[in-house]
Amino acid sequence: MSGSGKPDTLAEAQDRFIAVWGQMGGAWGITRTMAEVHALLYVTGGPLCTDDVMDRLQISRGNASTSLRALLDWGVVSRTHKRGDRKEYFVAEQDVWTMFRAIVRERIKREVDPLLASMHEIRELTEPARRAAGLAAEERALVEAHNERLDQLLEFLTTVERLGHRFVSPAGRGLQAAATLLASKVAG
Amino acid sequence: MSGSGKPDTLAEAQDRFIAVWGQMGGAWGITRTMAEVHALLYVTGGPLCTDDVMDRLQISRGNASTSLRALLDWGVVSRTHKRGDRKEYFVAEQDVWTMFRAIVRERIKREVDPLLASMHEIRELTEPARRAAGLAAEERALVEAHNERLDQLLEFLTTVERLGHRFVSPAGRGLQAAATLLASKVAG
DNA sequence: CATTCATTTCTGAATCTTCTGAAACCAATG
DNA sequence: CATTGGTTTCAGAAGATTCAGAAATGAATG
Repeated sequence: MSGSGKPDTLAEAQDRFIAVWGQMGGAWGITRTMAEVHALLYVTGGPLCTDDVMDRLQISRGNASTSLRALLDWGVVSRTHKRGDRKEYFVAEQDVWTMFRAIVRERIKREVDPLLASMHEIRELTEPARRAAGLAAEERALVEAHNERLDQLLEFLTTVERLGHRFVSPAGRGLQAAATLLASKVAG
Repeated sequence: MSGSGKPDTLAEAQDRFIAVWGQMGGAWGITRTMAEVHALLYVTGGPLCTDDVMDRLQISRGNASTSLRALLDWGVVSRTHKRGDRKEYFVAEQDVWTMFRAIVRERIKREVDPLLASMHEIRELTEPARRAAGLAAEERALVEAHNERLDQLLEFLTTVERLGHRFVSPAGRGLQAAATLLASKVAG
């Protein structure tokens, strides 16, 4: 053990947090490294520059730059500067709910919205067929069943999308409070 | 174009749905094929056997078997049999909310719970240090700040976990209704 | 209890993703 | 306007995933 021993405990806790958070990132569709960079920024709390990230995480400059940029795009990290220093520094959003809101906003934009668009397109494909004359009753029933399934899914996705927007909007804090209440032990 | 033209429209709509759903699966931590198999079962609605899946999706027997098995584990697909037929057939859960509940249940179990466990462990690492004597004020402050960050995250994750359980439980239908209402245009 | 039909497991090959290191780029500063 | 310090992009290498096909296993039937 080096030094007084205690400072190392903090570093170890940080490292383990980074590892765990990175692991989870993988299971959620973002790269492990990106999640690790985010974890590092969050858990240290302080503004870090590209070289800090490279050193601590043992990753290349290119990788660090790309990850940092992606985190900026997601809106969970922002740039800062220090007086008399040309380097850019990065800070992670420190409020968990704000961070989560940013993530939800992006995932809706990137995944739910395009999915909804495609689904509407696909749903339209069978709309003409539904009305077409000269179709065996059996075939017509098949198309109807298909349409109902897609409609059900569309309705669900629309609900998710609306709920997401509610949560993300300025009024989202109300929803957050509601969620906390709903999840609390006492309620219900 | 073969046949009357219209039946192909249905097949095409199915194929496109399968493609889109599979794509999305990739972004959510399950394999594309698994999502495609699920999409196929959902969109056709009918019981399909391993060979049906292989033929329609052009995948190997091993791959089909593995994917089907995984879907069973997730609880979004179930087995059936046909009289006088030794083959197993598979059907997808047809109710979207039930399906979604199954997914939420599994993801909590597989990702949130282990994450919470690790987080608690990590949080404990710095608890002794916090109380330890002979620590510079500055270092103590560092540890305190670290602990507060972790506590905030832990509280958030616990809320998510509780909310998830609520949603999944028998009483979850109430939450579903609440979600629908919250997401509706008129409310608020 | 042997045979047949169906399902699962396994392994190497192919594919896709992620990472590195270097070169190109950009912007302050003297 | 050259130089220095910093950031981004890119092509190829390394690594991880996913898949097909075969071999192994398991279960129903006569």
